[in-house]
Amino acid sequence: MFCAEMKKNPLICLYFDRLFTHYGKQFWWPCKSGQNWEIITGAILTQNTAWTNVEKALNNLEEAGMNTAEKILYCPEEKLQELIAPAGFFRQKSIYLKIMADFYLTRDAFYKKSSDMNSLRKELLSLKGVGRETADSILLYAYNKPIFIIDAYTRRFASRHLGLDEKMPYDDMQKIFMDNLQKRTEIFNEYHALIVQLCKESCMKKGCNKLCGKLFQE
DNA sequence: AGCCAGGACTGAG
DNA sequence: CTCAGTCATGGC
Repeated sequence: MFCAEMKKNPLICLYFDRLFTHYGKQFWWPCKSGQNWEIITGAILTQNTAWTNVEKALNNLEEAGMNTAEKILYCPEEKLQELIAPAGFFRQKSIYLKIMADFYLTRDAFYKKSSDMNSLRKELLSLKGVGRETADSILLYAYNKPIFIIDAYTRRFASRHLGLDEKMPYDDMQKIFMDNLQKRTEIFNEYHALIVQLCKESCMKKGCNKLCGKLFQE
């Protein structure tokens, strides 16, 4: 009971409201085709990579007609690497995309109907190239499952404005956010997108430690 | 020029 | 489990 009270962090809800009021709806995940496979592809390509570079790679795939899991699976390795090169780490990511394509072709139909978020998460995490953040991005934005994503931006936000340890284990920080919010896909979707938007502001960049102005005053 | 970007894997200790 | 090294491109 005592611990349950201590876990309450009213700032998490408060700051969501302020961010949403300030920035408005973000319409995530950015996806030109509206296809789930494009979202999944983007989730892998954006690993430690600027989104502008991911867009170049996604455009290359689209223009080459390599915009389905089948096409990726049978695309020559060398050609695939060439198409996704702008997103960086193209040798490993080409392998990860093929592994993901195989998963998608064999398991997507089942999980589209299943409500078992935990087993989907475990299966995603078993794939080479899929860590917790990528798995949760796919769960939330491709499968509309109610899960909160922890990324570098979220850690920075949590550290500067919520008083949390930036290096805290992934699952621990995820639990804190989820315990303090309504467990709704729309909330988790919007909150993550808003944090990313916030972190594009100059005062949230890596080298700058001064707090942003009015949004986070008590 | 150098730092950073919507991470994950591997091997060492 | 924690940590450094590795992977690669493009913008600022």
